Amino acid sequence: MASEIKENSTNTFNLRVLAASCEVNEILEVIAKRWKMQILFSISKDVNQFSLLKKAFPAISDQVLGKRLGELLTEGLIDKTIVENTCPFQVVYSATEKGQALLVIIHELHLWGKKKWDTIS
Amino acid sequence: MASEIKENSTNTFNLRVLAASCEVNEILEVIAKRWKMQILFSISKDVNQFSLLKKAFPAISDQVLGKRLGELLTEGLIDKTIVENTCPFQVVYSATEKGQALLVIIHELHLWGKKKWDTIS
DNA sequence: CCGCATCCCTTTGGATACTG
DNA sequence: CAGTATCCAAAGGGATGCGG
Repeated sequence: MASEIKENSTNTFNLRVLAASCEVNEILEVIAKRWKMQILFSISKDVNQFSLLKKAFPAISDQVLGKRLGELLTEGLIDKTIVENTCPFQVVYSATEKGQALLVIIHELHLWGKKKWDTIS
Repeated sequence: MASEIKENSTNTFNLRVLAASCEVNEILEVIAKRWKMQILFSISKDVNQFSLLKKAFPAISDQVLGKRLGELLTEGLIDKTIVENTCPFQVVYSATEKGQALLVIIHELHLWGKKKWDTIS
């Protein structure tokens, strides 16, 4: 098992070592993916459809947006709802309780950044 | 200016757009570098020398450790002190107030992870 | 309208070797 | 002991184009 990981990549191996020694890094790797928290935040503010998100972030590409939405879904940070009786069909996302709890901490991070980076230094 | 950025890399351009639109991402890019928060945390727990950190994280390479220490220094999250009267000379790091404030939030992140990932799912 | 597959480029981290 | 320089491999994101 260990040798199998090693064969794949030392990088991957280090990730496992790290994950085992400290769960924080797992969380950081989850939330730090680019655009991810912006997307989560936007969804919580009712920018909750693929096309709306595309308009909100013109610089993000489709497949990254799709990938992030998929990650957020599998991590249980957002829910996906398909609106019936629409053609072409419509998809609406919403932040879960878990996702909203995360946003609270993200907001604290933002405050930390504002406080420590702008005023003091 | 914008065209100059564009020429360099669309990726870089997007980073600028993102940075302008939301400071949170800047912070995430700062704290999410691999090993970084572990290093900061370890330093706050008096694992505060290059060699000690190497022992604490056998899987990390020298130059990444050095790079992270440099980043933490320039960001004002840690301080560097050279111990006099030692040969070979010795370097001791310590977490700044700013760094410790960050660790508080990182700890909340950890708690969020434990609470939301383990018990519910 | 909502995405995914493919290809390519940029970024990042690791290995080895070297300096003060 | 405390790093730095160079080179290289892996991962992540973007552009284009296609499918449901």
